[in-house]
Amino acid sequence: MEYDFRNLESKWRKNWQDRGTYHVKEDPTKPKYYVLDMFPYPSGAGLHVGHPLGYIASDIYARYKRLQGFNVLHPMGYDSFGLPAEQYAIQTGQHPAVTTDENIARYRQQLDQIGFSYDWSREVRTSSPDYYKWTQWIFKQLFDCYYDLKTDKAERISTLIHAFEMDGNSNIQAVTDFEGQFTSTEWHAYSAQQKEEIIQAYRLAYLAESWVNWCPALGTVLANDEIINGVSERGGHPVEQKRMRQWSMRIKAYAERLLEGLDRIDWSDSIKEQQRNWIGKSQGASVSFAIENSIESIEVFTTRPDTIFGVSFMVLAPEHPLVNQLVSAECKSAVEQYQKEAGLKSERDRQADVKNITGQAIGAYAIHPFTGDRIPIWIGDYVLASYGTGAVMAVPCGDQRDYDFAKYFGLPIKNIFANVDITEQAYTEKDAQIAESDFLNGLDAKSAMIKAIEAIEAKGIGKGKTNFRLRDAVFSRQRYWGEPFPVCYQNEIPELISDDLLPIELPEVDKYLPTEDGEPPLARAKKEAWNHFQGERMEFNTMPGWAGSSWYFLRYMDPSNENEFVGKEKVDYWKNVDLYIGGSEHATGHLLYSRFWTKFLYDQGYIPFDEPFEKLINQGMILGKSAIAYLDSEGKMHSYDLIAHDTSQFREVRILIDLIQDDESIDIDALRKWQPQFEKLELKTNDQGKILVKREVDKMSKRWYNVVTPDDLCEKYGADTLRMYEMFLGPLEQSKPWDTKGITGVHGFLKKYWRLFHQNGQFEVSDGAPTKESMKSLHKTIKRLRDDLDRFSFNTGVSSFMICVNELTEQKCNNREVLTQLSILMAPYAPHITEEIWSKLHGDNSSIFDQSYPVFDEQYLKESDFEYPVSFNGKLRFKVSLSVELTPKEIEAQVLGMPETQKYLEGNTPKKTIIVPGRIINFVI
RNA sequence: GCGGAUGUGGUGAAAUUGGUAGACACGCCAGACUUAGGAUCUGGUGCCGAGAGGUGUGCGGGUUCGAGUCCCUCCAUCCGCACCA
Repeated sequence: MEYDFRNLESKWRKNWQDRGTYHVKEDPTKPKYYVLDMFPYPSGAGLHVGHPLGYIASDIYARYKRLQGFNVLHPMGYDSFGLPAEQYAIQTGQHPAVTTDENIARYRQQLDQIGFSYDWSREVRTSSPDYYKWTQWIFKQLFDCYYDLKTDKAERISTLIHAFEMDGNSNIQAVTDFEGQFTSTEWHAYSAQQKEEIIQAYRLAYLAESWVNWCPALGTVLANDEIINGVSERGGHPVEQKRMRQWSMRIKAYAERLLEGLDRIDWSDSIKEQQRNWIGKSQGASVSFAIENSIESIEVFTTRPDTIFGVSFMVLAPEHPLVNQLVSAECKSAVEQYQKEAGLKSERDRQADVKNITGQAIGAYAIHPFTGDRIPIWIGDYVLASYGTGAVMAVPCGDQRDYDFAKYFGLPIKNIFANVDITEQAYTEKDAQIAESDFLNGLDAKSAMIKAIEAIEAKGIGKGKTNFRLRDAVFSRQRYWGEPFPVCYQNEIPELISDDLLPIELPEVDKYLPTEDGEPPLARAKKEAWNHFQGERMEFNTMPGWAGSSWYFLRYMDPSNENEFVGKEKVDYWKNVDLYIGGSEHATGHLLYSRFWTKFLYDQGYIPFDEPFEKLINQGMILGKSAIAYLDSEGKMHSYDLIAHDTSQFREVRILIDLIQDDESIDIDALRKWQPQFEKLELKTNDQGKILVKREVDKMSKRWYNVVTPDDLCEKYGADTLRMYEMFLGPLEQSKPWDTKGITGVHGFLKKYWRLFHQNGQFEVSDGAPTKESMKSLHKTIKRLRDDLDRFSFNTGVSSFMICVNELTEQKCNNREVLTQLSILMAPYAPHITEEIWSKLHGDNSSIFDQSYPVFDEQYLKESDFEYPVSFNGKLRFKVSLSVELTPKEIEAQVLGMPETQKYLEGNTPKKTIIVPGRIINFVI
């Protein structure tokens, strides 16, 4: 009986489905464990071998936890709103929902063949109205809340309005963009529009005119995390700054808590650091500088208030609102010229142009608050309008950029550090004594900072302040395939649509393009195409991709609840995700937004935890190995080894990697059939008559022809082999190129494992007592595997199995007891083959997944006997894989008694004995 | 520039608190069986050396009886952020 993985795997997959093996229910008698994968966007290209990597790891862990007696929630779904389906719709007219359904069907089929233990009855799709109903509902809650700094959490807008009605805004401490003051009387006198305008400045989901990243090619705005190096993440199109009225999320309100929460969760340092950088907290002070001959003042933010006596000029961003007011007549044209040039530069050019120092004096002067000195005011594009106050107090001796600026324009550089040389560059360390600074003289940076802030506050010109780099996230997109907002407009005031009318479904449109007037595609929908049309008009924007993915992990707990986004008893039972696996590319997007929403829902009492993902593992990317062939100007293909030293005269073409043999040469016949352009291809072959190619590691992608799909591998080797091989490749978190060659090793291992149970083609196991040797192999494996899984080292786990099976094969062990235990150990890794073997061992009525995970017995791990002297070199060193129960004294006595030892000691008495229990013993003579 | 990570055979990689470096697997070499094999099995395989032996975890130092592991300097590669005041 051969290892017939094809029949066996499909048989068990069907069995699991029929029996509902992976359905889970809340069960208060068992501890819960929640294992989650980042759900995929179902793209048209289907899965390649990289996608399931994390899914396999999480599946193994979920099964392991289940065997350990946990009630494991392990669901899967689809992040099914997104650009590609919409782009396809624009080209073909096919409704994105149709494309999406087709893609999901394909994904499901591909996922199913790998044998995951997902509870598919809990599937969610962000594009399904049953689901986005609750995305809309959460949006409504955000719209209806503000962040109160006294209670340090989100509170209802009604509370705020009540306070306004009683006392105006004088007693309010909240996160807001509103800067004025009003009394209760004034509040009552405001028009509805004016009131709403003020409230918008407090709402957590708000509408505001702001600078946004506009991507003309995609026809939509983008959030900061959707832009990489100044171009759009999707498609790589240029992005420009544009002032638009858009929905935003006041994520800034949660900056401090998002930072603090990182200390409580088990994520990699690199992701935590990325989030910390993104939030970008810096502490310092804001200081107002009075302006000569003007009632205006300039507020700056500085992290170095201790260097305030080193200020020798100020720099404003070219867009700073005061520039045009303050500019002197003689500087006006130069300033305008400079502003124009700065405005022309895209964000990207400005970043690329870091080395060029540019700037322009505006002919106005500020007054130093302590010395009364006149400080020239400049504009320069190294100061960003969007950070801090858009203005800096320049301290050239303590900041390199200020220093370079001062040198370039010949501005004064005042040294306020004792015994520090600043003739070449600024001194940016904080360990020098402050000098030339009046009341700060002689202090170190830290105490100077405190004293400076005290002085600034005493003078009433500023205060200690914390600044964040994190900016509010733009929440609207001018696209069709996203969640519609549950918002309509009446007199241009946004109004929420009531809960009982949700979901607001996506209306049908004739085209998926913006209208001729530049309105988003939803503006094309006729009034009757909306399932609920309210007010004068509906909101035409849709929500961004991250809306649905910010809370999906909650919906799995209660996926078909029609009355709540998640039932209270369900979320109280399952709580947050214990293990979350997914790529690190979401570090500052999804992973930050879901933390934000979770904290908000926690504040409002809907869920009992404020961090969504307890432990996070970022699986590495699986890369493809492209095959590159070289064509000369006549279109003749040359073998790579003939031209390797100079490829400049050749054109590179990427060849489908399925046509590559032995990792390096092209199957010529197959190549001719592959594409018409190669049908009559002329060749310059090497000595062996081959055409070699260059291999290069790229992202796995259809356009590089380097995709390896799980389908072919499952067909050829089976799902269990694929699962174990993907784990065997190396540490989960590392990126690595895919190489199919090694898969035969894992496949051979499974065959070997199968053979343990079969003699002469018949299933045959022995029932006697196992040998001590076999028990030792088994228990060593149990121990190793527990350790491997507890530290998420899936690759060493596979090796442990290989070692065990090699040993048992050598021992000719086919003992039922040993093999039963081994099978349970292997079940999470290779569920199909182990289930088949289980049914042979114990009948069809019991499932291997209902067993409990083996526990190792210390007695089998003990070794005995001293082995041999290792070296002699002034000291004598022994390996003594020794009994655990011996005391160090006993070990010493035994070793000293050995004739070998005496020979080396030559009658000396050791001066010192060093014993490493269970390992090595050294004598120093 | 700042921050994070990683450097171990021909390759992917092990080495759990410092304790026989290279487990396990691929590849390669030799052999067995076979009409054949991209099947199976056996043995070998870090490097130098015929051998004994020497040497070896990016470089150079240090701590230690003992360092891939800990500390310092440097180098290389990858990732993230980047004029953030």
